[in-house]
Amino acid sequence: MQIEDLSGLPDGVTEHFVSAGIEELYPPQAAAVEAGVLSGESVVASVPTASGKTLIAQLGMLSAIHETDGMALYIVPLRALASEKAAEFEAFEQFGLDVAVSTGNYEEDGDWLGNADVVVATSEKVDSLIRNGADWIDDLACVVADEVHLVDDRGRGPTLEVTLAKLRSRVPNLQVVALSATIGNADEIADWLEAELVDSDWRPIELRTGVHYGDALHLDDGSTTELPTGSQDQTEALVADTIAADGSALVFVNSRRNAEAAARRLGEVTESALSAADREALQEVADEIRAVSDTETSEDLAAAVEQGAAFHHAGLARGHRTLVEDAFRERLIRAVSATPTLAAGVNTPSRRVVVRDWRRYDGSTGGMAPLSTLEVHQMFGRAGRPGRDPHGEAVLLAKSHDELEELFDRYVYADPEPVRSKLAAEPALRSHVLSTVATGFVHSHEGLLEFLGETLYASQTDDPSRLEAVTEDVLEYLDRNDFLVRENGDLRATPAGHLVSQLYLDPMSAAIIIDGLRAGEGSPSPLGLYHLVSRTPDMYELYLKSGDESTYTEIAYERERELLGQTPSEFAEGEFEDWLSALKTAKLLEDWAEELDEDRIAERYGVGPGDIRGKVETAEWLLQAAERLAGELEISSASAIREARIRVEHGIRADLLDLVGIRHVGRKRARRLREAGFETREDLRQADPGRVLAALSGRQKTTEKVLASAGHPNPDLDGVEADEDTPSSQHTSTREDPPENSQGTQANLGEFE
DNA sequence: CTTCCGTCACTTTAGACAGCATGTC
DNA sequence: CTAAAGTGACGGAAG
Repeated sequence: MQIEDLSGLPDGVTEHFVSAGIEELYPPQAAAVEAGVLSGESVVASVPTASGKTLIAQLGMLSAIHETDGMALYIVPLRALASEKAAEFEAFEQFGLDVAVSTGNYEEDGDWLGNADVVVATSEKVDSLIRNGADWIDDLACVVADEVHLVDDRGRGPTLEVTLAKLRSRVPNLQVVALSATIGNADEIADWLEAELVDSDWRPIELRTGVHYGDALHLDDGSTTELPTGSQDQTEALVADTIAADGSALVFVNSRRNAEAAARRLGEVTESALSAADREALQEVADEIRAVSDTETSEDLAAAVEQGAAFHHAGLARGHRTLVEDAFRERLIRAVSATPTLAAGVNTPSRRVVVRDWRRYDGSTGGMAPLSTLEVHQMFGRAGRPGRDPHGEAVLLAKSHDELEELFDRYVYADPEPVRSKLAAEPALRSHVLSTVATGFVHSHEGLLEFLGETLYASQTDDPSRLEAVTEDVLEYLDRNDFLVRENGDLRATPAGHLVSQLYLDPMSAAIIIDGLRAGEGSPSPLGLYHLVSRTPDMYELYLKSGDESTYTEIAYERERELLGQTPSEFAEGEFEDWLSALKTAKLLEDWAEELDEDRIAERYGVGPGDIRGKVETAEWLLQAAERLAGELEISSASAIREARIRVEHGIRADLLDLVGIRHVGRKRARRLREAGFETREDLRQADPGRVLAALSGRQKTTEKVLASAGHPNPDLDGVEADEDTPSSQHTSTREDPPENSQGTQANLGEFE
């Protein structure tokens, strides 16, 4: 099918695709057109990665906008993918269509979403927008759900599922385009969404899969290629072989530590293939990596990159990840060892994919559990970039003949497991039942069950009583915590319930926060508040290492008065352990708010820079929510919460609170200004510009901006010289260990390891 | 005396969404 | 109920 033959698209679109080199539709795309994507028909496309799914979505969105003058919504599973997709849709702007991105940490500049034609957002953000009454939802003509197989995910799947159900029930005749990896039961998804199914395993570039064992590579087509390991291990041999053929390699491993260790060894393999120009470019990337953070992780990564290799995992800061992804896509970095972050994230095709570890530690089963077939296939899907590689190759590693056979059976020849809804899990339902009632989507028990009947879960189960029973438990929980009132089958959210729904909190988190705030009413300490939000299910737990238990038990007793609520008994195994784990997180946050260096924190808690940023971000969000809850429930801790929040947000001690409120002043500049004797915004307003200039190490532009933001009557620096008596920056910078705490709470931080 | 290598016991274990209001060095 | 790679301490052999 030729792209020029398509109709129902805005003027110029087909020409645009043709000039972008797309003339003929790929078979799955043609099948989607035949199924009716261009005429408003809902479609589920279950096709391999990189086989043109995005175009199917684009055709659906563009034709829907053209025909109905409505809007399109593209739901992505990760924030990082939101910007990637938006960039792909940027070309639509020449057809007069506005594309906007909306995620938790990023909002398109000023233009309110309702004015856009295409909105790209995460499923949580869409859910949140619905909860907060975004009325443009009613103007939707088409919604795209990318990676819809993620409804199977225990944590986040139900959000996607409920969001799709709500959108469909709210907007009549909404066209749904659901994109999925190849899965066993795409037909069930299609039935649920009342959509046509396009199921295909066609790929634009051939994918060969297989297993390496001994000195040979066995492929799925039955062929066997000699690939001796010699003095190298299997991974190194496979990577060296790819690099010799001018390709790139992506190695999936099962832990961060393994990823880092593997990168160190891969560096020895990649280094020999580098040209002088490569070296120079890599050196630049390495410098940028070092500039992102000065932790050990950052240094190790930079060192690997200098040799043409890298590792990739969630302990990396965002900047690290982007740098690695970009350089790998450009094939400047030739080999990357990664945890599954890279399998699900942004597009990073590689000629060869090596799945080194196919088992992963799983606490719930008490040992190593095999990866799911779907997961391994997602990794496989990263192999081969059309136009660059002759074909993609995905390889598992076997250490014995038995393992060779098992891997073929389990992953090479096997179909992925069917996708199953996880909606009946109580934590997911807690949140969604409350929001469904709070937004007025349903008003009664009966209406709620009817709505839940519209979900994938309902369409997959033979036993509706299970969902009803869990719903009952959840309603009881919400009622008991005063988020919701039940009266003769009618359901109504309380003001607190409305707020919890709007703040996007797990109701259990809200309940914990409310209890804690009530127990510590007045002026709770920052540590107390950090501990409180860290106890919440919305905060990911830090792992307790050997020795941590005694360390934090001691701290728990030393600072018991600060912790909000009753410390659980030491004999209540799990509960006490959770308490300690939350305390560990709280201490990390406190250290950050005491201006401890990032690398000291990383070392002390055994985490990477990405983990620190993540914890801080979550704490910031939860404290903001806590402040709103305190206001709603008239608990008098709002100002203490606010202070604790601003301190983690900026990573500052209490004496910088005022300074950091000035635009262009963050943790570092505030500290410099403070060292130079400025304590408040008012001090700066009346300051001698020369002294401010000296404090900011002579940076003219910065100083002018800072003075202007502070409201200085004459921020112009013409003819002003830096004052020589004012301490300059080298005296300041962040400290190794903080001096005594200004609030008098004890802080002998250097003493535990 | 230092360096290198092998052994062995011990330790540790993936990921990442949301609010709100604008901007670090 | 289940594993396995990496790490670091230790000791013996080589330099």
